[in-house]
This record gives sequence, C-alpha cells and structure tokens, in this order.
Amino acid sequence: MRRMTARPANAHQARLLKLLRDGGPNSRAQLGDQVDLSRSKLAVEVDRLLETELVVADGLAASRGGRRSHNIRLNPHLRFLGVDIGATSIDVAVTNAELEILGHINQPMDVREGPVAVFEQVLSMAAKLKASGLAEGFDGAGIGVPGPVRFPEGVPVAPPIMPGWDGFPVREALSQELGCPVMVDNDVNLMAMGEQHAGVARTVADFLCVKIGTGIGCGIVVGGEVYRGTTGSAGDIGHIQAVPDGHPCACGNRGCLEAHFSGAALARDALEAAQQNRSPELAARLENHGTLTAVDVAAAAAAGDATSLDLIREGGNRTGQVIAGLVSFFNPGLVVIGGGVTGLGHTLLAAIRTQVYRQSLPLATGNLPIVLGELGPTAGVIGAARLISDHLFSPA
Amino acid sequence: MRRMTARPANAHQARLLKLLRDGGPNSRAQLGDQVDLSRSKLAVEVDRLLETELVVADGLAASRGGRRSHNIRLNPHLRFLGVDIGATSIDVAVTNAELEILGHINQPMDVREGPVAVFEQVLSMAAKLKASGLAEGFDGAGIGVPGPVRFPEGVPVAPPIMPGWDGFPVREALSQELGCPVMVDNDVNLMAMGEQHAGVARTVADFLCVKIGTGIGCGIVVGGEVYRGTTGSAGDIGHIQAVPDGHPCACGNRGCLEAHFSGAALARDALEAAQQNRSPELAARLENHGTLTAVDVAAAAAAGDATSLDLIREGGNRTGQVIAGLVSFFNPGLVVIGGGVTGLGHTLLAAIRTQVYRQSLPLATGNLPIVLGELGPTAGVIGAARLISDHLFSPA
DNA sequence: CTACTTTTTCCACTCAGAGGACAAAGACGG
DNA sequence: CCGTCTTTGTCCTCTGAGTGGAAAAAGTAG
Repeated sequence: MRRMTARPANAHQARLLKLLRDGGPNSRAQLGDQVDLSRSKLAVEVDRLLETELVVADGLAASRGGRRSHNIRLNPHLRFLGVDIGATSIDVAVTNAELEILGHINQPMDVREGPVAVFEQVLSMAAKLKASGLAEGFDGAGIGVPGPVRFPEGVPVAPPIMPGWDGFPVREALSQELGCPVMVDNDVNLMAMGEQHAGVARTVADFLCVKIGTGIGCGIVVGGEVYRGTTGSAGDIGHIQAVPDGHPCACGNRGCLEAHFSGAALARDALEAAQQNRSPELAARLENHGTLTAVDVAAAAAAGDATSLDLIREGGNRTGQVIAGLVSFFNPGLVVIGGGVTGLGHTLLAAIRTQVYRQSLPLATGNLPIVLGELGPTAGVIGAARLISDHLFSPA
Repeated sequence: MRRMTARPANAHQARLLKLLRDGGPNSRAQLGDQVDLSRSKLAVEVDRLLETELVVADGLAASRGGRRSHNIRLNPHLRFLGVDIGATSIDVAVTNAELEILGHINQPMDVREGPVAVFEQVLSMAAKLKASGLAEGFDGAGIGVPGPVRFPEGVPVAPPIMPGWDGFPVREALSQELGCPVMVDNDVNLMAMGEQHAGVARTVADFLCVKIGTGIGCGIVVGGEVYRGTTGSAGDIGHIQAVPDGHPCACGNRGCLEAHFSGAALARDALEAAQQNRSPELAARLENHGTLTAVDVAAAAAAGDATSLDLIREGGNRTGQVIAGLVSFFNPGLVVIGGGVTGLGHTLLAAIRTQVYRQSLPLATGNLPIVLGELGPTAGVIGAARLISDHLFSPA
C-alpha cells in the first residue's frame, strides 16, 4: 500500500488531527464544539484533510437528536512503529493512528552489542509484525534509546551505557531502512510521553516520570511538553550523589544514586546477601538460576524474605531522598514511578513516599500524588508512537 | 500627568513594544527588519501605537545612506516601579519604559513586621522617588517577595519566613494604593528575570539563578520563561537535604542546605567561631559591632582570615553539591549565582564550581558557565519592572 | 545639479475567516 | 402518514487583515 506522506497544511489541520488521535472518531459537529472555528472554516479544513487521505469518512455518528452526522476518523490504514531500546531488551510495537497498540513484541538484547546488531534485531522484529498482517508498511517510527540524545538530529551523544552509539546517526539510518520519518528520543522521555498520552499523567501539565531500570532516569514535562535541557541530558538523575562516600560508580564518582539502587545495583546486593547467607530465599534462587536479578529480589520480597524487603526499602529511601530534592526544586503536579523494577511495587512506593513527604515542604507535597506508572512495558512504545505522531501531525 | 492605560491591541503591537523596550529607539525601517511584517502593515500598527501614546516619534534616526527616518520610541513619560522586598531590606526603583533605572533606594526592614508595615514603608519610598522628580506617577509596578506566590492572583502562599503574609492580597492592595496595575512574584524569579533582561543571561533560554541571601532560592527559566511550578514553590531549594543528620532547620528537618549555608547560617557559624576564639579577625569585629553578619565574614575573608575562608569554602561545597544535582537534573545552559552573599565572591564561586564540575556528568557541564550575577542589588528591581512590563506589553 | 538610496505613503488586490440563510436529514408527537 | 422541531451540512456574501508594487519624499555621493 502507498504510505501516507501528507502533512497538515496549517495549525488548524494539525489541531484537528491531534483531536482525532486523542479522542477517536468524531463527527464534524463534535469537532466544531472543540476547536472554536466557524462551521464553514471547519468544513473547508476537513475537506482538505479528506483529500490528503489523512482522515476518512466513517459511517454515521450516533444521533444527538437531529440530523445524523457522518463520522470522521484518522485513516485506519495509518501505522506507526514504536521502538523502545532498553539496556537489556528491545520492545517493538505497531499502533494505528490513534496510538492503540495492535501488536507488541519483546526480545532480550544487550544494547552494548552496538547499533548495527541492535538495528538488525529491530528491523527483524518490525518485519515479523508486518508479516503477521498488522501493517503493510509504516508511516512513521519513534525510537527510544537508553541515553542522552541530541534531539533535533536524532543522534545519541556521549551515552554512558551505550558504547559504540556515540554520534551514530540513528534517525538517519532507521529512516533509510524503514522508508519513513523517524524521531529519536531518550527512553525515559518516551515513557513520560506514554504515561501522558494514555496513562496516569493525562491531565497534568507539569510532572516527573522516574524510571528505575538498569539505570535511573527522569522524564521532565513542563507545560505538557517534554523538557530535554540544553544538551539533551536533562533528567539524568542516576548520577546525583545519594550517599556521601558511597559505592563507587561506573561514572568515576562515589555514592551515585544509580550505584545504590537500580536493576544492576539490586542484583549486586542480592548476590552479596545470598553468598553471605543472609537470605536463604535468595540463596535458593541463586542455586536454581545460577544468577540473580531484580526480578529475583521482587519474588523473594513477595515471598516475605526480610533481606530482600530491606534491600528494596533501603533503595526506596535513597531514591526518595533524591526525588524529595527534585520535588522541592521542580514543584511538579505528579510524580510517576516506572521502569523494570516496578515489580517491587508498593514496598518501593511506600519507601519513596515516606521520604518525599517527610523531606519536602508541605506546599510542594500537599497535593502531590506519587504513583506507579499504569502502562508498564507499553509506556515506552506508546510514547514512541506519540513522539512521531506529534511530529507528523504538525505543520510541515 | 495622565497615566497611560492603553495596552497593545494585538500580538504585533505587543511584539513591537517589546522590541522598543529591549532595543531602545528604532526607526520604522529597523523595526521592519526585525518583525517580518509588510511595510504597510507595520506602518498601520505603529500609527495605532502612536495614537495610544504608548510610543512617540522622536527625532531623526542615524542615516543609513538614504532618506533619513524618524525614530520611534516608547513614551519617555512612562514609569515603572520595581519593588524588591527581601527578608531584611527593601529595594525600590523607578525605571522608564526601557527598564533603565532612574532612581533606586534601599532601606533596611524586617519582612516579619508584616505586610501593613512593609507596604507603608514601600509607599513612602515610592513617594520619595516621586518627590525627587523622577516620576509623576506610575504606569505599573512589579513586586518581589521572599516566598512562594500564587502567581495569577499575586498572593503569597504559606511563606515560611513571612509570617502574617499568608494569603495577604498583595497585588490587589498595592494596585489600589498605587493606582496602577501590579504583578507579584517570588524575589528569586525576579532576580532571574533581571539577569535575563539586562545581565549575564541575556542570550540563554534555559538557566538557573541561585540566590543566596538570608535564605536560598533558585529561579528556573525554561525556554526564556520563568517556571513557577504547580503551586508556585518551584526553585525552593533551601530545604533540600545537603547534610544527612546535619543542623536542625526551622522547617523541622535536619541538614537542609539553608541550615548549613545562607546569610543566617553564616552569621551563626561566624559567631560561634569568634566566641570559641578560632578567629581573631572575627572576634575583633564582634567586639566592634556587637554582632556578626555575612558581611563581616566576607570582610574577614578578604583580610585573609583562614576561619572565614573555611566557612565560605565549606558552604560553597555544600551549595555546589546541591547545584550539581540540579545541573544533572535540569541540564541548564548557565548557572547564575547571586544574592546578598555574593560579596563572598570568587572564593564561593570556586568552591561551587569545583563541586559541580566534579559531580555532574561531562555532557551536562561541558559547556556550562557558572558565573556571578552582574547586576547585584539591582537585579531584583529590574526583574520587577520587567515583570510588569511583560504584562502590560501583552495583548489585553 | 544629477544619479542613486533609503524611507515612507498610498492603493489596489488577495485571501482567510465569520456568520447568516438555507437545504438536508433525522426525531417525535399526533 | 404528516407536520414540526432539531441538528447537521452547504453555500454565499461580507469584512478586515495583510501583501506587494508604484510613487513620492528626503536624504547621500559625486
């Protein structure tokens, strides 16, 4: 099928496309209620969108008491590809133009194998989704990578955990391979956009989205827009000092948050506890699997293992301390906790909450929800689809 | 004289007013070069502005080789009042529409004497400026207060160091008294706006402005706009934990940055050092003045007093640690250090720089200047004038 | 004084958008 | 089944913002 290459010609059309994306099919009349344009103007713009085939007419709308209206919806053949490259796994999903996930696959892979190997994998996963009949091609793709990105160019810059990716033209290369527009961003920013689009942050303009996975990062949303900082490294909170003279960190300093609590740190501490026989539960799991990960700690904690619970609580406290500082500074309307270790669930959340509510001033915390993300592993790919759709649904 | 009550009628006029404010008198042709409007449209809008008397014709412009053009400038009779209410003193200044300070007076006063007493003082200072012939009246006033403000309403909310101000309708009250529009903001935000308008931050879109005075606060500028947070308390970094289990703080926690370094903390530590005879220099000053303030520490340090230098270095380290965290999180393009204790100058700056450059990641610090504010005590009042002018020079 | 520039004004023309009138299509009561 | 009412969609005219060219005004350079 011929891909849609059209873009909205003006801000009105862009507005309409975003309304249809976020609100699903709508009649002209319903659209008119939302955009403050005269009926004539609206009709003109809708007609032009119909001509570009970005939107299509779609049957009759429910009656509101008078003449029934015809629904307008985004072209149901539009397909976006959402790719979330994590430190240790890759998520790829296909969505329609309303950003609903039509198919989603996950594959373990170490990002340190380098961009070439990773892209091979991504392309084969995309091909698999295509083969299953979900898409005939892609109209756009969003990519998340676990490190800072120079956003306008879509190029990773000095990513600590992605050797070999520095300066690699991710956007350019994937755009070539996929034959469609591509946007690249930090995976944490995409998670924030996902939760904003379809998750807990739908109604909040200013919020933080803390992702605790192999590393720790934080998406910052200001006035509904992701804030990326001067060089694209905003939200890189993993290397804030959490413990004076604490554990050494890969970055060269000591006591970084990431060195004390993250998927990697948790695995390390669990291994130590198992070997020192402080936790029979963990020791048993080590015996079985030959290795320990954050998942084991979560399972052990769920089974009531005191050492594991302590590890989680301790980490939650550290993280909570750092978040408390950020809350004082940024005064967000919401804090979302997400990422791989959310399996640790409410033990973690409780520890974080305790620290934040204790350390930040009442004015900042008075009405501040701190919640777990509600999309889990789909937040990233939804955010990725959102990223490219925001781009494509803006005037050229 | 009749005050100007006109406001720009549309975005074009607002744009022109701001260009004239920031760039001084300009010919129509020069304005045309900057605004991307057709000559005819520009002429129409300028004529309308002339009708409202917001701008006036002002002689001939310098020749650019052809017909000489007439200059347009903001009405030279326009006057803004900038008020900066600090914890222990009040600054009041009069500016013209280009935000140049025409007169500036400072008066010690404790903000804890409450809004009524403080406003009496402010009004008498404003009257004095008027009496000296600098203004016949004010077209607008900006007010900075040392605590969080619900910005749209111009009302302090739960200000820790301003008992009695909570909920006091500052904007409303002063607007009544002065008979002109008033805007209220946190003093730190105004300092940031001042440095942005006329100081070191003129060309930077995203920066932090750390003010170390009686307390510690931080102005946050995102995309050229001050970010105030969900409840107006953004930038309240004085109560971030800097020292685990450190000094008790008035807020009820321990180890807050403000409890370890600020005008008040410095005075406390200096007094202790003097009494314990660790510093002859400080002891002598205590003898002379009967009390010690941050100014004494600065003087002693300048005279080579080792204890004072240590106090400054120690405080700078603490502050630098906190700033390092904020830099990692926010990735600003510039950090400005200002406030009362900038007398401590380069000793302080060096300590802060050391910590930030050591603790934050190279990507965030690589191109990050950390500098002292360049406006000193005028930053606040200039920012106040800027605040109200931004308001008045926007479409009604 | 002449040739050339630049600035400013004037004017005709275009185009986006508003809003009213009217036609189309269904709901609903009799 | 029919007339009335409501909602939706289309058409058409009118307005006002804005553009761009031409010419006048007012200089500079030689």
